Amino acid sequence: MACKSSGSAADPRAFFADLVRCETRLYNALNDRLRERHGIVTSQFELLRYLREHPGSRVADLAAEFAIGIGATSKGIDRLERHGWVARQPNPADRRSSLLTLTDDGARLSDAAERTFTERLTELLGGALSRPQTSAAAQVLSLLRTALEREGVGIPTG
Amino acid sequence: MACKSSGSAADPRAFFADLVRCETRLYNALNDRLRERHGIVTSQFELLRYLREHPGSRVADLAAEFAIGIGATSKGIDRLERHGWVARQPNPADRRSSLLTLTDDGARLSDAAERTFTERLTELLGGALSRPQTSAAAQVLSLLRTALEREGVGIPTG
DNA sequence: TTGATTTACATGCCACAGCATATACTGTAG
DNA sequence: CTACAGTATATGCTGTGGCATGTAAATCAA
Repeated sequence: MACKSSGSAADPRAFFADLVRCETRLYNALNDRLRERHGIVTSQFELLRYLREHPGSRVADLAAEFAIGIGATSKGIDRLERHGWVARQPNPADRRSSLLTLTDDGARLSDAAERTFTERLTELLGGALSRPQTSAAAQVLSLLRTALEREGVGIPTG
Repeated sequence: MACKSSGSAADPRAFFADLVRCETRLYNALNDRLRERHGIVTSQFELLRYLREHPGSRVADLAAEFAIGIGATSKGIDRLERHGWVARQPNPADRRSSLLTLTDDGARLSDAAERTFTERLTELLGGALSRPQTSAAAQVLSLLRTALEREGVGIPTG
């Protein structure tokens, strides 16, 4: 019965369960705060932030980044466009696609939401984890993410 | 510029981004395999597994465990019931609620899916992380999960 | 160039979650 | 026993994602 002192026997199932549960609760809590203050949810914030940091991206770039379907991404951008936060510019190099950029309103929203997001997330994590703990987990997750992306794991069809 | 050697400056935003991206890709990949072999997706598998380990649970117990809404849970159980995998037994102590149990078919499915799930997950993690890495991350996530649950963070309304 | 294939995206249909509400039941005060 | 607040779940409406399909544009073969 060695290896049990830490209470974690590296059971992949426990790792996965905790991963999903943390993600769900953090996502829900961030949704609540962002909805209340800015009328958007976390998935929308993540799209806006990505476009802020990568102006001129295409729909497929967003889909690849977030490992969601192309269709879902297209519809998500539709909604942001309808709100006047994102604009589809014609792509001079390829008329099948559009280049996506934030409008001024979108940029302002993204900045404001970023502050809310970071503040709330810091509060949620800070209340539970020390900096070195967060750092340790972040390192491993970053590694795992890179590996999953490199191997093309878990990419939706549409 | 101390503290940067590891490439992780404990930025909560990076931690969150990696957490969500790992969860999405793992979930998608497990969905694919479970759907292909058993005709269910991961969320359904998690419900079945919980009921296997906690027979006689109520809808609210599942909702609390997975931090999803009561309504969503009720409808999820409806679907599993329609497939003949779960049965709602009248609760003798409280006629507002039902006690949920797996049918024999449901128990068989849960067992088979558990093998598929563990096998695929082990493969996905094993290809990317060493055991001590997985263990380290699991410990931190377990801690975080416990804290979030204790504080009632991220519980949907309905 | 023309026709076939592939790519990039949009759209339609279905499944599912959130939220609000309805319904049925329980417990309690009187 | 009755009225009423509270609880447990079910249900309806809406928003969103997955997947399949449609469509236009680019690319390739000859």
